[in-house]
Amino acid sequence: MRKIVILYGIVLAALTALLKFIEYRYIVRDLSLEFYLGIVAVLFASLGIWAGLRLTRRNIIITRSDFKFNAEELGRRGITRREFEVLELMAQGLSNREIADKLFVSLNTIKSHSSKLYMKLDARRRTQAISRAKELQLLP
Amino acid sequence: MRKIVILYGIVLAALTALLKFIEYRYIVRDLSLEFYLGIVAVLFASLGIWAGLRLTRRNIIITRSDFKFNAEELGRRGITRREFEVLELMAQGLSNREIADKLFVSLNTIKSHSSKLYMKLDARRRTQAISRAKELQLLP
DNA sequence: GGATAATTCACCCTTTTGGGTGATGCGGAT
DNA sequence: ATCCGCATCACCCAAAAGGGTGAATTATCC
Repeated sequence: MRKIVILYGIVLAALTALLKFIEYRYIVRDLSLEFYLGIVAVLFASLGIWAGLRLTRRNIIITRSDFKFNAEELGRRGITRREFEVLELMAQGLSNREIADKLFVSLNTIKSHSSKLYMKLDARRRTQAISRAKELQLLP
Repeated sequence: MRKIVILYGIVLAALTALLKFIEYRYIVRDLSLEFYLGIVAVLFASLGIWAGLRLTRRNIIITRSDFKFNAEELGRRGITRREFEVLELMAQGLSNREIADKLFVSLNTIKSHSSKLYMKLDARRRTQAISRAKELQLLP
């Protein structure tokens, strides 16, 4: 986040310098205020969108009428984003191999995630982890 | 998305007008270029971040009424009483060994049941069988 | 009573999962 | 500047699950 702010500052400074340069170099003093504002607006809006996308990292919430996602439980158990992703795919009936292919990582990575998941969910098997997750309102 | 673009345009216009107004109303002509740029930058960066957040927040609402056991599907697929019993225990996260002990039969028997279950549910894994059974309203 | 379906079990072999340990690189936080 | 958490991956080994075939005992239905 700090990096993003710094980046903003640098871009702002660079842009200002660039505009000043153009202004004095070519003696084009009739560049309107709207022109500057437009450029800056577009630039920073783009940057903002980019930053927004970066900050959120896909929060796809699947809601069902009778299902209320329990985010606190997730935090309490220290289940990470990636682990939860794996959990969701496991619940859909995918094998570790399939999950690995879907997430573009190795089989070992998925095994690592699932092992940690079992510990955090007090489960010894994937089916147990899934039913546990449902009990805890982590999955519909 | 189109709405957002239009909103941007409106905000940009409003902002420009506001600045012009300030400029002429209070005759504060020494407002520097940097000042304008800074305001616009901050505003549009915020807007961009907000838009970014908007765009990513996808709420997939799957409305599903409460569980209504689908007995016909059971019959259609030719799933027997015992097989269904095994299916229920599998969904609860029990291992084949545990199911066998619970039903006082051998491990091989459970494996036999589960194999037939997978065929009847078009599944290749127990997790897949469980999620399939839920889809077919055979399990809550 | 005989056909049919369900339940039970065995054996063999392959694939998948799970457990443990350790290592690396990245990014955030103090 | 450094430490910690997260994500990544490897290797080994053991347990569990799955696939195929075959077969013996019950139920159950006409």
